[in-house]
Amino acid sequence: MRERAASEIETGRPPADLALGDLHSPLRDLVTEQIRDAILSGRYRPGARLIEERLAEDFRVSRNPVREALRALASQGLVQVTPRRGATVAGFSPEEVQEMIEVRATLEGMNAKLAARRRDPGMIEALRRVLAEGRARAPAGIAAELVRLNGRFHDLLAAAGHNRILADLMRSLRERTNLVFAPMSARLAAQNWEEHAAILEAVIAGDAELAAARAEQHVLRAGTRHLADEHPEALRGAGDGMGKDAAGGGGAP
Amino acid sequence: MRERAASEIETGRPPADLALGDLHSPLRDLVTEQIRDAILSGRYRPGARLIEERLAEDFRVSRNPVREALRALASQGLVQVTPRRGATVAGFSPEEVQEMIEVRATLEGMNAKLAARRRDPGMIEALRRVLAEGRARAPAGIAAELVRLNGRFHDLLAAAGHNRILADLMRSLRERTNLVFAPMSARLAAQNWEEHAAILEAVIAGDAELAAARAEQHVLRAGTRHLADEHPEALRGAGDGMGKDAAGGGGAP
DNA sequence: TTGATGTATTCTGTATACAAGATTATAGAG
DNA sequence: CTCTATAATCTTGTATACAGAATACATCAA
Repeated sequence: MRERAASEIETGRPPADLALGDLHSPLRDLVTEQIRDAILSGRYRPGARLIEERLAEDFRVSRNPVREALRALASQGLVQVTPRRGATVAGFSPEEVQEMIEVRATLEGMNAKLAARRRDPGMIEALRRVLAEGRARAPAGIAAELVRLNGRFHDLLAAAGHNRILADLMRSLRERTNLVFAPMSARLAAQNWEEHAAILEAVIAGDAELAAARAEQHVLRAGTRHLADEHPEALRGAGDGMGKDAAGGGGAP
Repeated sequence: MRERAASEIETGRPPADLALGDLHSPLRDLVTEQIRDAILSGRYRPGARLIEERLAEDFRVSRNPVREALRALASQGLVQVTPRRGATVAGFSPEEVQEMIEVRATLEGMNAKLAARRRDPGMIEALRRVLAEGRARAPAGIAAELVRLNGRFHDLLAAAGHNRILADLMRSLRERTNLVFAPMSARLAAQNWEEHAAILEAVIAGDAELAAARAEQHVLRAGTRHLADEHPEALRGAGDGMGKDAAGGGGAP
C-alpha cells in the first residue's frame, strides 16, 4: 500500500488499483478463452472431439493448461468430458435446450424486475447506447458482431440488476443457448432488438412486472422462433460462403 | 455418472448398461469428493488455504488430480482460486449471500411450480418418505444427518420438477448457501421441515402458484432467520464438543 | 525498537514422461 | 462376405521435474 503510493509519486501515474501482474493471465486462462471462442463462433462444432495433445500443439503449450481449460469449459457446460474418453464440444438434446430456455427466461425475468426497481441511470444510459447500435446494425450487420452486441446488451442488463450471482448464471445459460440459436436471420435479429427496446422501456419506466414479463417472453419467444424457423442448413459445413463467422449467429436472445 | 452410481447403490440392482470401468472413477473425482465433503462438513473453513502439495500428500496422490479437483470446486463456487496465489475455501460477503438466496428462492419457486404441474406419483411418494424421516429426526437429529436429509428432500423435489438444468443450478446454490447456513438450531430445523411439508402439500394438490410461493418463501425465510438468529459462535473453532460434524448444520433450506 | 532490504523458502504454473485404457486397423475363421 | 479376435495406435490419467512468482524470515541501518 505504501509502496504503491511511492511508485505513484515516482511515476506521477494514477494509482491503478490493479497490480501489474494482474495483466498476466496464466496460460490456462488464455487457452480457455481461445477454445471458448472457437466453440461459440462455431469453429468447433457440437460433438467434435477436443483432443488434448492436438490442442496443446495448436496453442504451443503443454497438455496441462489445455486440460485445465477443458475442465473449466466443461463445468460451464460448453464441453462434455467422459472419463478416459476425453472431451467433446457439448451438444444438447431438444429437451435440454427447452429446459435451458425455461430457466433462462425465469432468470432474465427476475433480473429485469430487479433492474426496473433500481433504475440505475448510468446503466440505463449504457443500455440506450447499445440498443441504438444494435437496432442500427440488426438488419445488415454481420453475425459475429450482432452476437457481440447482443451479449453486451444482456450483460449490461444483468449489471443493471445488481446481482452478480444471477448475472453469472444468465451469462452461462446464454452462451449455451447461443450454441444452439447461432444461425438466425436478419429478420429475427431485428425483432430481437425490438424486444430489447421494449424491455428497456419498461425498466426505464420502473415497471418491474412489465419488465419481467417482457424479458421472460423475450427468451421464450426466441426459443419458439427457433423451433418454428428451424434452418436445416444450420447443421451443414462452413463452406457456404459466409466465411469463418458463418455460425456466429445474428440475434439470438 | 454420479447419478448412475447413486441409483445403483439405492436399488442394489446390477446395472444393465454399466461398463465395469465406470466404477473406477478417476482420482480427480475422488479427490474432488473428499475436498467437497471437507468443505461442506466444515472441516475446511471458509478462508482456509488449500495448498496443492499438502492435499496431495494427504490423499497420497500427485498434485495434478488435486489441481483439477480444486479447479472443479472453484467453478462450483466452493473454492476461490487466485492466480499465482492458490486456492482457498470460498467465503461470501453478506451481499453475495443475499444474492444467492434471492436467486435460489426464484429457482426453487420455479421448480415447485413445475413439480406441482407434473405431480409425478413416484417422486411424490419418495418425497413423502423423506419428509416423514426429516420431520421425525428434526428435533433431535445430528447435524450431518439433517443436512443429508435436507439435501435429499431438495434433490427429490428438483427431480420432480423434471428440469435437469434447473436441478443442477439449485444444487450448486444450495451447497454454497449451506456453507453459510450450516449452524442451525433444532428449532429452526423443525420449522424447516414444516415448510417442506407445506411445499409438498401444495405440489400434491397440484396448486402450482401456491407451491411456488411456498418454496420461494421457504428459501427467503431461511435467509431472514439466519440473519435474525445469527450465532456469533458460528465462526469459532471446532473445539466446542460437537466433533468434526460441528459445522454440519441442522436444517438449512 | 522500528523499518527497510536482501535472502531463503514455499507454492504455483508449466512441461515432460510413462503406464493403462480406449479405438482403430488387421487378420483369420466361419 | 461378415464377424470375431488380436495387434497396433492413439489418448487420457497420473506422476515427476523445474522455473518463476509470492511469502516468510533474517539482517542491518536509523
